[in-house]
Amino acid sequence: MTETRPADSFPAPEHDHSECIESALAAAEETCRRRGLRFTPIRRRVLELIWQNHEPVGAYHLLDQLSRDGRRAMPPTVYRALEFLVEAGLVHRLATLNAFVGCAHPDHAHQGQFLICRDCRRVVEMESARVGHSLRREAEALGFSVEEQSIELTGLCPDCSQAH
Amino acid sequence: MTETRPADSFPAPEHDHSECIESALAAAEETCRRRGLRFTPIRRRVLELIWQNHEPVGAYHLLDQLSRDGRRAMPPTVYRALEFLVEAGLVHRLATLNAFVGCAHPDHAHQGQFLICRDCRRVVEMESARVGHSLRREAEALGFSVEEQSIELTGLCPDCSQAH
DNA sequence: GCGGGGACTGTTATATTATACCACCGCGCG
DNA sequence: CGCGCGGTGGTATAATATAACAGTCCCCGC
Repeated sequence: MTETRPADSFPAPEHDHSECIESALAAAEETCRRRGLRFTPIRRRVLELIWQNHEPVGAYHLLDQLSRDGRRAMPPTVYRALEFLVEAGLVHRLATLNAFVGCAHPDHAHQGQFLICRDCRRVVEMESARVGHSLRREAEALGFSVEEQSIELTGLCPDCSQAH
Repeated sequence: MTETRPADSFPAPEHDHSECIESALAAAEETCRRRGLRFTPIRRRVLELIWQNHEPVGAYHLLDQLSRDGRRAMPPTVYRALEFLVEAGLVHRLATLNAFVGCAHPDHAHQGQFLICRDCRRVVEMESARVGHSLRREAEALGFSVEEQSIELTGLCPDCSQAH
């Protein structure tokens, strides 16, 4: 059994978030360049909006913000950008929230496990090899071949847990 | 580490499904009686419709079928019944499909792991203690306290896998 | 240059899923 | 009786997502 990768933990409340945004954009730029994908202004802007914080964002919220840019954006515009970003592994969709969150490890293919705080709504992405392997092994024992996985845990993050 | 419970596997294509329906209804009756919950005609009928097969059903599909009963059902009627059934542990909601499936083990509280065939759409509920524990342990290592979990694997069931 | 094709975006319309809110009813109980 | 509460009926609307088609831009081959 491989070891769990060093997982991110919940970011300190007052960390320098502009750095998160910048590094996410830079990583996206790099990923797209390497893979010959087009990181157009809309896609870039949507990714930037998603990274405004560590909370998941709904498509229509993004739409509002795009409109505030002056752009008269319609739903398909946002959904197309989101589809691209998800395909490219730059963003994850959280099925339990119908919302999107920036990917913490865009450098390699993966489908992580998400910890969602029901209080402050922040999300952290774990990537436990142990969990992934157990699941796959048990599914295969039933003859099932796994293609996609969606694992989302809801609860309280350390900070909110402490604040009761 | 506790052992995985004996998991259900995918039902044979031609099993006697009326038996599934009947046993699900009987178990529901019993569960509600024991816990002082009201298993009203609408709730019973919705559960029966959900058990028509082993595929997840959308709320509006249930609504159509209720209407065909002669009942002029409106969305809140169905959603209220579904809310009750989910709370009572008789039905699970699949977040990745926005759909509902009968619970295979209504006798005890649990949140399982779902295997969803993307071809025939059948669903099987695993209940792996190993996976549950690993997840919880790794989340807690990050200071996160888990309250709900949603684990859904999409892929091919044995039958569809064989049929390529 | 210029024409064809593909990827991206704009726009309209609509589908799908879910909830807010208020009225009514039946029933147990003080 | 009158009250409250859980369940249901019904209207309206919110929130999420996609279909379908037209226009634009740019690369690329000729």
